Amino acid sequence: MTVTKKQYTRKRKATLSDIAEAVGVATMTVSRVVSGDGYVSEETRQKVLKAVKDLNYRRNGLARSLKRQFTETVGLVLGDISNPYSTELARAVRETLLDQGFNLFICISEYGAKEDVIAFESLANHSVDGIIVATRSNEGGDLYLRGLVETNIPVVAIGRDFQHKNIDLVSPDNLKGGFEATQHLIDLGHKRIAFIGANLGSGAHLKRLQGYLKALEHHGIAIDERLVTGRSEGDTDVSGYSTEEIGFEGMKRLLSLPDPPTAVFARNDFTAIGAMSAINDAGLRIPDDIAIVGFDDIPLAARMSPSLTTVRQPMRAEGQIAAEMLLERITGRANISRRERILDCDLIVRESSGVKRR
Amino acid sequence: MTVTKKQYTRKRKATLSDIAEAVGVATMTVSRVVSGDGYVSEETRQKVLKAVKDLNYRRNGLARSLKRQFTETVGLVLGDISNPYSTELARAVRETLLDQGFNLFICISEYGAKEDVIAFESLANHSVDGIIVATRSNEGGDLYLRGLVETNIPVVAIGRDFQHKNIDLVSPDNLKGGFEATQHLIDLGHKRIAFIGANLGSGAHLKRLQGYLKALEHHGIAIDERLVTGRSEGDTDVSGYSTEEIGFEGMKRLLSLPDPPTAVFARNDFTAIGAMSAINDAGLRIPDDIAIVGFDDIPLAARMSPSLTTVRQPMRAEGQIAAEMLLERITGRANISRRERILDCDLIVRESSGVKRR
DNA sequence: TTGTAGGCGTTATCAA
DNA sequence: TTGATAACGCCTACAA
Repeated sequence: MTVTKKQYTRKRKATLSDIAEAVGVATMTVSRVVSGDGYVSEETRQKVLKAVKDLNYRRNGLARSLKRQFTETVGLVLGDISNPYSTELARAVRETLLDQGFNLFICISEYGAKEDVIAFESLANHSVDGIIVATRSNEGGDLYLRGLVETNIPVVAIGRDFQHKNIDLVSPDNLKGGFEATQHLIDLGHKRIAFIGANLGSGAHLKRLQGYLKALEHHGIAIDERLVTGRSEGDTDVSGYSTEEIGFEGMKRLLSLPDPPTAVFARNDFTAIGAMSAINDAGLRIPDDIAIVGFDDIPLAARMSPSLTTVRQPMRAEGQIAAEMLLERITGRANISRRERILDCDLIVRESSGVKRR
Repeated sequence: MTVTKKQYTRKRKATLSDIAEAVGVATMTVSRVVSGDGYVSEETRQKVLKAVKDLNYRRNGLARSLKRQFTETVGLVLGDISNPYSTELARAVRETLLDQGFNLFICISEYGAKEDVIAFESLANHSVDGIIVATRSNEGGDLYLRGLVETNIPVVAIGRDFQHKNIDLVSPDNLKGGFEATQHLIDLGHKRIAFIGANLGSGAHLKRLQGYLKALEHHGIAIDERLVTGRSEGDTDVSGYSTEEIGFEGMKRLLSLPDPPTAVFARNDFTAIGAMSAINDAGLRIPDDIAIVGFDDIPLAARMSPSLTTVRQPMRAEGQIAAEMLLERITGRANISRRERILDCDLIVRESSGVKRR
């Protein structure tokens, strides 16, 4: 499994004292030149710089950080890296950090607790100054995270259902978004509206599903549990394009019902796109036979044909705000208490939901 | 711009000697327990473990790595993180590394040399054991990379047009892929075939464009430079969904020609999708009025309607092979000389290219 | 303007 | 089975 350790050694790299020796000064003098602060005569500075170049010296960040006690680096843990939602988030986070001179390391954690822990651990190992978590909540991960926070490393969660007095939360308003998506379909005259992406039992934490249920209830539509469908085998949250499959399979299941739905609200755009495929395959038309609404507004939603009605999530804002909150925690001295920012989503009405019925 | 440094200090974390003191043993003993190697009596081991838990001790990876001289971490520099191509690559790289006990840090470098250098630098600062580069070649980045390699840090490039005696290369066969895509359109009877995604002048390095040109030449079709179109303003390679815009704008430009093309080969699938949009907007049909072929075979290519004919790039294989090559360089003692792996691509014929004309 | 001393938190090495 | 010591490469603090 693991490779044999300490097997491999590289040619030794030049260090400060190598330079110092070469030039004939103290290591501190070299350090001053390299760091660019402190007084050094122009003459020695030039000599040092020459040696630095000649010996191809690079400062050892490990030693530097060990001494200085910070790295000016932030870690971002992403779950579903294949989802444009995640990547937009990452880009926004990075831009915000870069403006403040911080670097970003992204870790992928696709399949739950074990990988979350690996990611957190490797970031902590490298002493990042803070961590932004954008994976789904899970017991093992949460536990480890709590431990980490106790050591005073700043953490901000994005869309992760997780409570801790020192962890800020940034999240889209999934509940309201789910409500509005469903209400939109109800307004169009639909009565049999399905939800694809989670099961009634296991999806308790899924705010989008709750919004769906709330909207039905609010409009006096009975909940039909056959219309709420997740992944057939088990409930494990999986990521990547598999959500597209979930949409495809879920829709097939719905279509095989004695009385299939006339409308579908999908957990996210990929799920919606998968569902659209299944509808097409069945020879049905969207939105005429079945209306469909997604969630996220990934760039391709607008490009589908028919274009996809969806709930737009402010991905960039989420990333930016999370990064800002984290930076405040990192650079601020005070013990900030938990903050929560729930961001509004917008229903983007396009072709896939169709026009009013009747 | 930059935040005030050394401003922020955290509560001091427990160290090995804190534990040692608490338990009443030497730090080495604690180190042995924590690292899990070396002989420690079960009794002291338990006492130490208890103290570790009580004090919420976490090993300082910086100090550890400084001493051990390796981090078991690899860096991956990605350009266009919004492209499923990149994310599939990343997933494959990560899986391969994880199997060998290595962690992966991903850095984004979207806009060329300056960001490349920032990414390389921050990875080098953290002393990653090796770097995989999947951004487009550029002078500044290449230069920095060369310097890095001189310090004996292993580097593997993916699809990056870059020569160095100690940098391995993994790449899809863009030339052949471009050739076959174009030949496919020629075989279907097309004579006026456009290329979207680069200009004739600036795209010299673009193998896909070269493949296109070669195919035309091979079949005795004259090259019409108006049919080769990139981004209107300048040639800067940009990333993300902007390539979709390039496709959209490029197609519009082509459609406004006195004699527009009857077929289009797009630099990648996003570009193709953008072009399809423009064609739809113009009220033309695909493939009847204009046939189109993309490159990459991102998951959505199959889901478009019409589905997109494209050249499938073996993204996962590229990632896996690159990771394996890097691990060989990291764990191997010998000086491996440059290796190059060019992977075959497959033309996936779907609806967007249509059936034979005439 | 430059240098010296010491320590950041670990682990390799040798000794007990 | 455990401990003492030195060193990884750098920077802070102070001294010259």
